[in-house]
Amino acid sequence: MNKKDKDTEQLILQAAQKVFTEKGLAGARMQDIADKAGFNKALVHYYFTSKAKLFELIFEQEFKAFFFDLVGIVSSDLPLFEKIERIIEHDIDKMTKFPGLPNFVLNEISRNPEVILKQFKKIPVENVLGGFQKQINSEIKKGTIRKISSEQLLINIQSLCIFPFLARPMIKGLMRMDEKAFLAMMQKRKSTVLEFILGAIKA
Amino acid sequence: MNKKDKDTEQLILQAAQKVFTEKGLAGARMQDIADKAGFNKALVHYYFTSKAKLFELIFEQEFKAFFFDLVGIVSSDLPLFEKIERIIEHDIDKMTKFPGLPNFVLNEISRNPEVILKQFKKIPVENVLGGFQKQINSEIKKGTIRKISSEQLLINIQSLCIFPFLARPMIKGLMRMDEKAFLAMMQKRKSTVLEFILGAIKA
DNA sequence: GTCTATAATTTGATAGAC
DNA sequence: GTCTATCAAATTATAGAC
Repeated sequence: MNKKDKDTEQLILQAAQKVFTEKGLAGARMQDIADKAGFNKALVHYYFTSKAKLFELIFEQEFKAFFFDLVGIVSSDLPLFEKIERIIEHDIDKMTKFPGLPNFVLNEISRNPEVILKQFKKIPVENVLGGFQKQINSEIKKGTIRKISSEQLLINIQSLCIFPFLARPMIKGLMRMDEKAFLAMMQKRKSTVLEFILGAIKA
Repeated sequence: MNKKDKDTEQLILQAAQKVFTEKGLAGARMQDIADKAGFNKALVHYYFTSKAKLFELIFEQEFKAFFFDLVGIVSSDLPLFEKIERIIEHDIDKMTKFPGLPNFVLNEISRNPEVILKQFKKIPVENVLGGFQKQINSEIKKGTIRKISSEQLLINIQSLCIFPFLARPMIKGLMRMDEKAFLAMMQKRKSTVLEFILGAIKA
């Protein structure tokens, strides 16, 4: 594979990423992907055979982007409060950088469960959750925080960080914000959410 | 319009509600709607003219279902903590009853903003938020809760209640839950979330 | 490797019989 | 009001030239 190939393949992948995350599997058009990449439909098929195959590649990539760093942070040996802060920062920064990411991943999982379940098996959930639970239990024992499960705490952190991005057009519409104001609010929310969570869990 | 008409129309609307909320606008098929209603495509067009028109009806209905009761609760004169409890109950009960609701509404708004913005104008946001903010300010003044804006508090409540339903297949996949376990967790989450929020805002 | 042209399929929509 | 049959448009996919 020479340099030209690599460029073309990458250009198509980038275009596909954009179109799929904006429109979803059902709404995406191979023509749009070809146009955005600067080539034609035939070439997209030449490189990736079918829409379904191309979608799978993109989905896997986005799914990893959604989880990879997060698992690293949760599994790290940072102190609990600092870890929570890092998760919040990670989430909000990632969603700011890839606006369509959470909607795409969650929505496509909901609507195409069959294509996707195999992705879950790549994540060592038991280890990650188990380790995090140990850390939490130790803090509970020390009396620094109230009783809570690692699952519920993680769900709460993710909820508070990710939901506003999923509801972005609604929040903007209801609260009369433009894009700039929304992003400013989300930056400020890093500390708002951290305080909120620490207030909720501290004993 | 006689009884037969009414039945047919209703059956088609019910089928459309199911198909659109499961598949979204782009993924929905008129054929599926006709099949599920027990009639044929031609009849669906006879009653509702086009896919776009039928979608608009369903979307408006779902959008109202999403907001109508919520606005009532937020605008009520319940004491703050009780109001928060009622919002949580309302959200979780509604999402339990209509599983596809939040994903459908938020996702279609993200992907078809042009069709939908007019819905927002039906909600008297300023009044609702303004009244709620007054109630919050009065509690802050009394020293019962910490400083927080009505917007952020509402976003937090909605995040904690709705996000788990949006991430349902992911949560079930990662945490090895079946549907029954998931719903049991969400019921239990009513009190978990209430405690979490009260812990976070109480002074 | 990239293009044009076209086949094959899917799907929204309509005509016309009953 | 409901159906069958069919059209027209959109869209995925392939054949074949360069």
